[in-house]
Amino acid sequence: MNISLKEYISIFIHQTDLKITSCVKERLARFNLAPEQNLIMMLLWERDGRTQQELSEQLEKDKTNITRMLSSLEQKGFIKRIIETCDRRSTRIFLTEEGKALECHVIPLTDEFHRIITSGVTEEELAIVRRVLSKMRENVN
Amino acid sequence: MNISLKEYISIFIHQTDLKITSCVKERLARFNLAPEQNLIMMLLWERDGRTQQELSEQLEKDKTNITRMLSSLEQKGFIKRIIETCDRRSTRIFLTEEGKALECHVIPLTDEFHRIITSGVTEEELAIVRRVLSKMRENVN
DNA sequence: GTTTAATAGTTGCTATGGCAACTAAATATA
DNA sequence: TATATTTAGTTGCCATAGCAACTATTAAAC
Repeated sequence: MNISLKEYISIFIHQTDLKITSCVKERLARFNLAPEQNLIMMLLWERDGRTQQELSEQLEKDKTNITRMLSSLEQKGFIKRIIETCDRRSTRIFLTEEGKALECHVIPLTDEFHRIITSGVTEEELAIVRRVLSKMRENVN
Repeated sequence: MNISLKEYISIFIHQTDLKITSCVKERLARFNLAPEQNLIMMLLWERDGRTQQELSEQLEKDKTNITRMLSSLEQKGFIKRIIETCDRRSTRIFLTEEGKALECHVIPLTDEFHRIITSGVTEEELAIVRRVLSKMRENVN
């Protein structure tokens, strides 16, 4: 083989992502929140009443994923779907009391997690990583 | 919100991974190969007759995923499962002629893809990215 | 030698991710 | 106004990803 699997940076990035996600999942488990569900919650804690369309754009995810994650969050009792009266195609997503109550527990945890994974990494290195990953995203477009 | 979603490096890495994977998927589609299935094929092109256990370790994936990906590759006619005679618990994976024939088409494509995503990125920057991502993987363990 | 452990692989479940096709509703166009 | 198009959301399908629980087989312990 000309290039070993480990040398493909794409594979390296993918495996890193899996390891990080796995750790986040573990830490969020006690709140009954999955990692990507948590991203929706973070947007809603900032401001709820967003439409699914907005969530889809802000998280750069397919709207089908948003639908399914919201169904799960709704079933868990963290959010409510309210159909928009002036445009009955859209639904606005609101936090329940239970959903609101999670914020003060989860945010410190995600902030702490960010500190943990970046520990031993300088600001300069982090900036380079961001710049290189951005460049790669441009390259594949 | 104290930290914006985009500032979490974990989210940035995840979204980059998704974009890269999506592009790889698109390019491999004409060979009827999914991205992760292709990783198995790459190992088998290097040397076939590996057990599922070996594939699982080399790709750092859960053995259940290997089982399912191999079932798909078998159904497509790219690989064969042969039960090991001296240890009937293991199966050894061999390429079919059709599976072997893919190599000379796919390898140039993956190498080209590697060049594309790393274009405009210096060797030094790439080394830093690898080092930082390695550090992050250590940090979450 | 029989019981117990470990090992290899499979299946079920949940969570993600995206494409295609669909419904319902609103808007644009004729 | 009636038709066509666009938009918001849902469902179906397939591909990943990993945990738990299971079967079959082998190895270890007694």
